[in-house]
Amino acid sequence: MASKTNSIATRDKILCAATKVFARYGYEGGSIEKISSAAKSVDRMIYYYFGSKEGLFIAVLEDMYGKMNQAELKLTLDTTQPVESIKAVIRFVVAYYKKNPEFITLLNIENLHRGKHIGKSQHANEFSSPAIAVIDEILQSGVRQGLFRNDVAARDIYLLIAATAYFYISNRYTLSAFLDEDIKSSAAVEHWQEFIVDTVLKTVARVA
Amino acid sequence: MASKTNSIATRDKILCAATKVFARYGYEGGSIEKISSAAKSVDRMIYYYFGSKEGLFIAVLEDMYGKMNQAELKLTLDTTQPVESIKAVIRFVVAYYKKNPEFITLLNIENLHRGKHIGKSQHANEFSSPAIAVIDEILQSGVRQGLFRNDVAARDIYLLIAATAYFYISNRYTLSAFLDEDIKSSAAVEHWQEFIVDTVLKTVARVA
DNA sequence: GAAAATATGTAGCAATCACTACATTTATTT
DNA sequence: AAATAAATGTAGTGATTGCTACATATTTTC
Repeated sequence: MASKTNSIATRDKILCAATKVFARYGYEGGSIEKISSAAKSVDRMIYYYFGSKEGLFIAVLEDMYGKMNQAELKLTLDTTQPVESIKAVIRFVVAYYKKNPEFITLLNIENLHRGKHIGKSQHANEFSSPAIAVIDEILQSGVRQGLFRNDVAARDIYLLIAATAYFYISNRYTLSAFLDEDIKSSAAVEHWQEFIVDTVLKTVARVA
Repeated sequence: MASKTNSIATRDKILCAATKVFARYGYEGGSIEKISSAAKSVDRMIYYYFGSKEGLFIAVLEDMYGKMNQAELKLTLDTTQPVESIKAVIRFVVAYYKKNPEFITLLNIENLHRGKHIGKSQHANEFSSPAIAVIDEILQSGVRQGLFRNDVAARDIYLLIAATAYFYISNRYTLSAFLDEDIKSSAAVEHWQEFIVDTVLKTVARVA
């Protein structure tokens, strides 16, 4: 039963299981045994396909970035409508983080390890997302139409959007305890999203 | 040599070492042996003072929140100057996060564990910071003076400041790789801080 | 259909893990 | 100074860790 299709399925099953287990238990907490059994495979196969635990984790990070970039590419924007475009970008980021909290958790784990693993990736150069370039295009369009100020960097707007969307999901457990309110309800998320939209638009708006 | 003063010193030494080791290696990665040797003590003493590894971690979290609240209390503001007060709050938060990256890392670790440990703390109610109340006071002062709009929640402004300051430190390793620039330089941090100031002030400003 | 390559299963190793039993030393109380 | 309590030191436990040696099964190549 070791057909080529099945073997690829095994690799994928391990990668998928590893993503969930690492995100759930961290790098040290995500044991090989937890991953292999979650993938309905055996320890041996992880070393066969990924060489080591670290190799598997790096593959998970690469896969994660790849999926993120892939999702970004599907976002089509009409940059002649800069305000709507900015709103669409924000909604995309919020929705993506909400739908893929593992993305955020894995980034936190990697930052806990001071970027040690991502630095060993040979595909690290592919990680930089096209998002900043997209935002730059939107901002330029807004400036041309006299809607946006011309002294704000796309990089800063990107960080502003990422930070606000990220933080809300990343810190949802300690925030819930801290604020003593339900952070995760659709209404709460939607309120936060609209607050981000408001803040970003006010930041890029041309000063009267 | 087991004097009372020395024994307190031992407890403190362990707590201090645990903060660093947990922040450096995570909860699972921060082994009892690493902590006890970093504290120049022995495993036995951790169980003597904190009962278990989890008890120690909870004590670390409580200590961390306590120190944060303590630092906040030292921040004196003249709320009759709402713009300057908001700036002071932002500068305080950025400076505190920059100076205490362990605070951020430990929060990330706790969120990775879904708030499991903080939920077991008996002092969890003391965690909610007075920061939101302070911001509320500033906002009200600004509204009274006709400088700020009256439809923005202090909680949202608090989250905006925390998110932007937090994210920049929390994700500094993956961001460095992602943006391919030096995130940590004083100039870069200062630029980001002034961007936060600009964004927050634009968000709270009264619409003309 | 033999040979080679790919894929999988089994069993176990050495190291590390959190934790504890037990003894001993030091400080405080009476 | 005797009794009690607080603090520390030693040596180990069983369980789990990442990983590997070795054998076997399946698929592909020639």
